[in-house]
Amino acid sequence: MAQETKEKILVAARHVFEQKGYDAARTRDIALEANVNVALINYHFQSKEQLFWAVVQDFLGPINQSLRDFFNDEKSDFETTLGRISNYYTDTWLRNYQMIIVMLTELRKSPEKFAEINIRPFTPSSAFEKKVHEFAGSDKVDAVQVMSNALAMIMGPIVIRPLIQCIGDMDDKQFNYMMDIRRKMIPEWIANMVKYQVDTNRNK
Amino acid sequence: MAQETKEKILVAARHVFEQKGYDAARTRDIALEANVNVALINYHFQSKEQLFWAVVQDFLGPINQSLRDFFNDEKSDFETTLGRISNYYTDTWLRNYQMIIVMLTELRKSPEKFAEINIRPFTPSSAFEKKVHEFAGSDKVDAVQVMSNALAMIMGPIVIRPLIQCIGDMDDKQFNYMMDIRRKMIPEWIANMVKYQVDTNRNK
DNA sequence: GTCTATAATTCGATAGAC
DNA sequence: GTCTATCGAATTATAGAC
Repeated sequence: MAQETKEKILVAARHVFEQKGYDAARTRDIALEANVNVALINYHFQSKEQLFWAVVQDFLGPINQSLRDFFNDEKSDFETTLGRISNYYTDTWLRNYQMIIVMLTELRKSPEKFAEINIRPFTPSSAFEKKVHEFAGSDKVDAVQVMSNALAMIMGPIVIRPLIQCIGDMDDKQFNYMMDIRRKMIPEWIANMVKYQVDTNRNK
Repeated sequence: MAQETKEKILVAARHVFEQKGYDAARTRDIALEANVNVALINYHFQSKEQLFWAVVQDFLGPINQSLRDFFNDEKSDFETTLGRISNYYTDTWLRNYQMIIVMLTELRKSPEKFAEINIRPFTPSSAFEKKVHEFAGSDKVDAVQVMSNALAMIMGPIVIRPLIQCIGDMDDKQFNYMMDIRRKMIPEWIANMVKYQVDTNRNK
């Protein structure tokens, strides 16, 4: 049952890391929740650290793939693509917002890990970049900047969720309602920025 | 030298917490950096946990006060206020982005701490709320929603900075340039949302 | 592959002298 | 207030039997 054990550890590890963060997470808790012996964690993953990055990679894999799909989609027009991105990422990050903050914390401490987990979804000269230039009527608008902006607008409130909910005195229902508004508005906001050719070229 | 010692511990603690996060931070490292004896940390702050929240409170104090000032400012018009908020918070959070992520991590784990550190800057029926309603020509636009949106747009890219820089392949200079663009654009984006009366009332 | 037992280390906190 | 010395607990990782 080797494969099954490895999978059980991964699932439990993710849960414990989400709740406690990397440093406060205990391998014993992970083993307990996975219903396996503690020693099996080191047997299958060598160390707590490698287990953590395995969890991150497991988590980012599908997200990374979807991002590539959006970029390489030749058929849809610019606004449709924006709508899909907004919908997909609002849902995904909202559902996994515990994981985001833990991941960002560790990436901040070990930026070199990015290379290892292979998250570099934006490929220059992609279909997305062509759409941006076409929609703007100019190739001076930086597609990377547009993408960064979209991600920031989608993820921003999710990541600072505790602050937002405190300042705005929102319960979860109200927060979700706000995110629903944003999900619909963000494509319009982005499209407007591009249309009015806000010069966002970052190579200045 | 009691007061001086306490201050030295606070400064060192903030630095170590920023670098390591709460759980990985070691009281011994803090004492070493503050150049005081380890036992003095417990003497002055009782515990590592209380020391941490003292650091957070120290950090949020001036920010919280500024937020109140913006809200209670009767003189400036809506767009001027938006501009000031954008400038102030972009600078502040950019300069302290290490602290944000650490703070958000712990607040996520202990949301009840919000009450203790007294961060509840938004007071209903403030001058800011009146300005929003006046500018929108309606009191259906939710001022809290507007404020949340502004904060999310400002803080979003800062908090997910490692992701943005990786995806966009930006160095620090390019990232700062992007933030400078945003600092100028965010007031316009917010004003447009309010002007077109995007119905963002959260009590639905 | 899975287990027990334990090594080796390190942590936060405190007792008690000064 | 500040120090030394140390306690007690808890951690990751591994050696070795099965």
